[in-house]
Amino acid sequence: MVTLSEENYLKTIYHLGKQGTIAVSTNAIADKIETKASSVTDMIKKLADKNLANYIKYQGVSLTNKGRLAAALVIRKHRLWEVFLVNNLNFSWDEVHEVAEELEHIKSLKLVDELDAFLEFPTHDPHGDPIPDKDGNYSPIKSINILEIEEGKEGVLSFVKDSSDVFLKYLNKNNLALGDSIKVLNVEPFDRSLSIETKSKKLIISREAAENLYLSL
Amino acid sequence: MVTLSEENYLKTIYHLGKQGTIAVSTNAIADKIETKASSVTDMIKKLADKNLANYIKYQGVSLTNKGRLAAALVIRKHRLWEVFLVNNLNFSWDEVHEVAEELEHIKSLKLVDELDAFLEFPTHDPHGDPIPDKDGNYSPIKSINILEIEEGKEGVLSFVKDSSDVFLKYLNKNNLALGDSIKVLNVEPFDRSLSIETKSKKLIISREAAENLYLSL
DNA sequence: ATATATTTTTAGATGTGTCTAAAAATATTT
DNA sequence: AAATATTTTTAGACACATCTAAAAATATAT
Repeated sequence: MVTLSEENYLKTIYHLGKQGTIAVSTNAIADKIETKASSVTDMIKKLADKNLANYIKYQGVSLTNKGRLAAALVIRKHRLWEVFLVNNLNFSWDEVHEVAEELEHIKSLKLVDELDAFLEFPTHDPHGDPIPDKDGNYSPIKSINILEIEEGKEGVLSFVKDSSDVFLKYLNKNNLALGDSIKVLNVEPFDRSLSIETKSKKLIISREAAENLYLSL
Repeated sequence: MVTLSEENYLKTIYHLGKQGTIAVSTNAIADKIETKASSVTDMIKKLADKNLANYIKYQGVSLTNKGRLAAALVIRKHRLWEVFLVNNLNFSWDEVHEVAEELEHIKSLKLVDELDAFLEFPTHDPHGDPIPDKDGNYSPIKSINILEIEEGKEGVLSFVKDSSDVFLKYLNKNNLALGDSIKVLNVEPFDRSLSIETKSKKLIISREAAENLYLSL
């Protein structure tokens, strides 16, 4: 059994380990979790005992396959709950983190998978971060809001924040679909409306619409 | 701050205290929580220190107003989550308890109230137990499935398990609505179909329909 | 009402996760 | 390469929630 605290360490090591293949340092974990280095050492030993982490004294930690899968599951749950909170419970994207930090520790596997289905298998959370599947795999691409993309650059539409009927119909009407390549031509400073170009045509979209469109570069 | 363990004790004392006004005994709590009497004594003292319970040595415990409200909130969360699991995530009524035991401890008040709204303010959980409101109040009546009611008795329709469109339309078509007085005339042993009588007329409903109808007596 | 049984509390111990302070190992500077 | 600084680990302590075993209080039986 993996405890709540262990799950938080796994998640943190997973995130810190993403950039670079080097083992994660004790202090880096302590900073992220806001605890003391000595506490980290204690916990790392427990994770190693449970075959969730590889640990060599004074050399830092990395996750085993088992640890990586456990971490990915926590992240999967966190991001799925974030989608639920924003899409169904009127939370704004900046309110969800704290609540998701609690919800991510609920154990039931059936719950995760049914939630995934209920949300219609989202690929990204409301911050544009990708959601791991059951096996811990996901497209390593963080999608970013189209308003934050430089003029002249293009990306692939990979996620829409608002999945309401009206918005999906709007996309349809304008011939925009997930997977489409979109080039950002110009942002109008006055109202932040956006002119964009797809394979088939150019069009102008409002700031409201743009806020819901996420591209991966 | 109320800890997870404290919340479980509050909930248990609340439930045990419902029947009768006498204080709840240490052993009764120990049995329910499946722990030892000595552990209960320890915890009761903590609850009393936090003004959540009234405690006199060797005389048992009762909840303060503060404790009662805290307990009702936990029960409110538990039952709302049960409704969500059954109505939206394809859980059956006998699978939900364990998961709800975890979900009931998630702290965010916004979460509870938004969930309540999302579920359209249900009054009863999938087992027919009433759901407390924000202030801890609820109709003290447990509603029971119409199939479990004795022939000849009547009750008031207070809860429908299936709130899908088709079922609600079915109710409409048959002139059945929440609040209606319904008398159970007869259960057909062959297919467990039910003949019932309302103010306006008699009708026969199938077992499938009956399974979704809960009356309070 | 005294003896016996039951319930409840106290005292002291254990495991988890954290902490401080000091020691050990590693990294950096000169 | 020796001295200094930084990082990491160890040792010992603490809070929380639990436990066992024994003592104290209450309840029941004769």
